[in-house]
Amino acid sequence: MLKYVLLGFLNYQPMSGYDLSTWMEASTDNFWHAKLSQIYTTLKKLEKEGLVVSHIEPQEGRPDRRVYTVTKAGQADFNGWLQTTLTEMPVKKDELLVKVFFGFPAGKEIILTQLRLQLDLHRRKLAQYQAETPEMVQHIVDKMPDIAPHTRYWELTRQFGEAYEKLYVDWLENTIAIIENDFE
Amino acid sequence: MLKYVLLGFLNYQPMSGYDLSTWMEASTDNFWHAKLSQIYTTLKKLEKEGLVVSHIEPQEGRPDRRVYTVTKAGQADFNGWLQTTLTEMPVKKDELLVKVFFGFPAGKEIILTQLRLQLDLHRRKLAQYQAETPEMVQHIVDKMPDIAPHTRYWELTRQFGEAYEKLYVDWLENTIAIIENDFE
DNA sequence: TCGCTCATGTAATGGGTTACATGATTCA
DNA sequence: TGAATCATGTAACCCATTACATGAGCGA
Repeated sequence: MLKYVLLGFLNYQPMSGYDLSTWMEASTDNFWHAKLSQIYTTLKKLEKEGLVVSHIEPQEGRPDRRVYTVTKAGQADFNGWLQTTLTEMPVKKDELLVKVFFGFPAGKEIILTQLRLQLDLHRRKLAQYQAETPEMVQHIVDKMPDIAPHTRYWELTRQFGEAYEKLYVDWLENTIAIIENDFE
Repeated sequence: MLKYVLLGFLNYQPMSGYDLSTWMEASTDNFWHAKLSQIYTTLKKLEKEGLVVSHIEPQEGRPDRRVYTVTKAGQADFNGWLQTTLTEMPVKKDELLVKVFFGFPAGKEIILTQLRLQLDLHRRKLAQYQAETPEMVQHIVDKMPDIAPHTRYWELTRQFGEAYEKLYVDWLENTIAIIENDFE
């Protein structure tokens, strides 16, 4: 699956593994994340499969860059994936919910501590979706006007992220109140 | 992490890998899922670490069961984990959002097809949280009254799931409307 | 001078899925 | 008769993280 994120970005323009990592951090990180090491190994695999090709771009005073370009086979593969309907729902894994689920024997204070810390984290994340993400998009469009038509689709995913964090904050606030007032 | 889900259930009462799988499917599946094969290998590992012990329970007309019991070391480990504050947020991975993000070159109809199918799936899931989950809890409590005090904590996680699916359905409905009306 | 950014990669390990293998009982 | 439930496990594989290794330039 990381495969398609990489091909998607390379459709915008040829770039290096490092570039792909910074793009991901700035945009898809909230719904698809990968470490640099995985990006490098995946690109190598994609090249072996003929979906991308690479060439070295020498630089002065900095390490050389290996720049990847999508091939026609890569574009066809990507388009095929986009059209394949997704019949499964996203798999959620949330350690906090596991702690809450098994929280009874531990007693309310231990669970409240966990919940309050997460509330702080999710409030920051919400602020990030509301302020930083739109700024970053503006910044990208200023530099690369060709990208502009894509941003309406990006915005839809940002809205999801914002709504999700709002929900998480609300649930945490409610849950904390319920445990504080109603649980022994 | 699956480790702690298994220890958490075994704290309720000794049971087999198969039992653990059915418990998970009925309760934690929405925020922590595991296949049977992984449950079996994890239990084996936990036994090697001394956190659980097992014995064979012969049965007539059915395969024998290997029943696991938590040790004191296992209980201590579990309690330690519950108290360790979680400083990270859950990692989301959502293929649908990747498709939306990169959806522009594909054109609106392809993305709309994806969104409509997911809307159907998430509506069913929402109904499940609202109807089936409370029923199952009632069923468990009827059979094992000792479990009752835990169910208030379970209910908090069910509320999260319900709110999450509501949000997902709302976002899908809005997003479909936006694309249908405003996108070319 | 210390840490950050730029830049690429490999190796070991861990977490998780898929496929394989077995076999009796029960219900439609 | 065929599928589902009960019941356990192993082996191969894939995806992902952590740790390791290298090294120049730049700003505080």
